[in-house]
Amino acid sequence: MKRVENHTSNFIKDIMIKDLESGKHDTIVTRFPPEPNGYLHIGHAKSIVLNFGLADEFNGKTNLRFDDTNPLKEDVEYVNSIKEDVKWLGFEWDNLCFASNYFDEMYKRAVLLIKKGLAYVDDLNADEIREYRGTLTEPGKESPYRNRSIEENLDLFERMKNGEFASGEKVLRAKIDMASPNINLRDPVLYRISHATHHNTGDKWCIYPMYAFAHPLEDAIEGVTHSICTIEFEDQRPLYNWVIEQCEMENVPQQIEFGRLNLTNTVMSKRKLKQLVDEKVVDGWDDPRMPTISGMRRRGFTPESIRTFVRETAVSKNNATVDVEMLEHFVREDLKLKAPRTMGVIRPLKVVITNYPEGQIELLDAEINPENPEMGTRKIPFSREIYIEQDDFMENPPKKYFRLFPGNEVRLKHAYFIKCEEVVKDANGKIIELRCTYDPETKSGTGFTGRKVKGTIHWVEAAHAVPAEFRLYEPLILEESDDEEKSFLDKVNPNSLAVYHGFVEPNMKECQPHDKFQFFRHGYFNVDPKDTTADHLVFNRIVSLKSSFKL
RNA sequence: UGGGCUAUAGCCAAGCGGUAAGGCAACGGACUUUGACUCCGUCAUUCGCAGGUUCGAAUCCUGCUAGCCCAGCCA
Repeated sequence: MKRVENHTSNFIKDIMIKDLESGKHDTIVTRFPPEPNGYLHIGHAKSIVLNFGLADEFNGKTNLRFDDTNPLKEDVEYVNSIKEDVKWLGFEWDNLCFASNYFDEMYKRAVLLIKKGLAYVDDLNADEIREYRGTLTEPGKESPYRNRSIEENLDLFERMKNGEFASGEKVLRAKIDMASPNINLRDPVLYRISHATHHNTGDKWCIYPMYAFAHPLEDAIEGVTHSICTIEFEDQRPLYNWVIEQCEMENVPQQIEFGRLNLTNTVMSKRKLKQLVDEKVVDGWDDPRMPTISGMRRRGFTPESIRTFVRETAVSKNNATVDVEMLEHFVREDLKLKAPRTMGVIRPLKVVITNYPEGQIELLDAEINPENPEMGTRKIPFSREIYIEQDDFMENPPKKYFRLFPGNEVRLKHAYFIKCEEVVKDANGKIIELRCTYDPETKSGTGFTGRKVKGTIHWVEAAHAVPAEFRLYEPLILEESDDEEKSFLDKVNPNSLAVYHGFVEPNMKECQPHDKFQFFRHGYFNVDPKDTTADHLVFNRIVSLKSSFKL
């Protein structure tokens, strides 16, 4: 089968093609540079697909590089989860890098800037620096320490490194232009003092480089040719280029910005996702309702479907908010031919087939996936008592209701036609059982054409049914309430999770975590990897089937 | 307000001076042992707005409007 991947063009690919043709580069090197301070989400997947995908297309290389320049916020827990997520998405990095591996080199470059008179040690505190920076409309003022001698700066910076000062006491700043309309150029901080233990370098350092200084150096050190990042870094590009040039880096990477990917009915910022976790609105970073890679994996999304989705949403400079229905479309498409089809009853209603011999059990043949006959067939038991879906019966149905109702006949998938003869209710009037008759002539596979029925419903044989838990998910966030930033927690959908206890076919007993199925007429489900045990099956609904049926 | 970016259908998006691709959604219809799938059809006389240049403008020019980002010793 032919894969039609990577056939689309985008402006970043065009730049790479041009750079290859002009001889500016003879190979493409990219990097995916997460900070290990949180879990990856679908927005990161776009960056991953872009960086790895583009480099692959040109037979280039991609590094996974942890931008670990702020020990206060970072942790190995995150580096491990990020590595797992990148691998799961189907990508292999050429080199595993850490910004912290370059701290020595970065220090040397900072010294070079000082020697060139382009950086200085500032004694102003954080509040003062902010005041001196000016505002969006007013230029900033120069720090009184801006014109220290090179010798003094060199001495002070070395003493900063040696731990002679307290956290926050001094910083190293670039000397650029306090009146620049681009605030990023108003003498940005290059190094701060932070007496913190780093997950990688331990206590070796007490000064840490800022993103604006570190990132361009990391790219240059690794020989990255195209440094792809999101659009909010566009203002940083002049500074990025300044650092590369003034630090006299041999390699000159080009920063290119693309628009972020957002989804409707969810939140994407690390801050908000963390809040959902901390306030126990969800089960954890891997809650199936979360847009995190780990959440989507647990829900049952496939790497293929995520990659296809990201590619199909394309690359532009617009910050896009894509309808989640598009994502759902691509999982359905991926699972359509791969997932076995089976029957599961989520909200059971017992049906007794009164003219079926008591004590008799027969095994019926059922295709595992009619659209993919190679998957073969299975045997399913049938007897006098079965369960059907509560929704598949109505005592007083409206017009165009094709399912069971008193006097109506429907087809039981893979089995027989049954006709509803009697409704049994409890003392409260609740329907607890249906009594039906079946017609032996209508057995599935016999080619019976005597009469037709409008509806086909699914079922599970009662005596051999395996109990199972079903978790149905709805969007985490209700978009409607447009009250500004009405503490997004107020927009959380109280019905984002619904749990039901029903039954599945006996052959499901051995299914394993992450096995995926299509439950007939319900949708695609994933065996929950966390809560499923040997005698308790839990199925997460990945996505429902589309339906044009409405009552 | 200073700077930067963006604007094509409900959503995403091609388009690069020659007369609006595609996908998702939606809506009709055919088929159907999943109200699914599949198939077939419909869905922008108009590209944020207003002027201008041109035989010809979504594409070029001018002005305006709206949205997003930047005033961390976060990334």
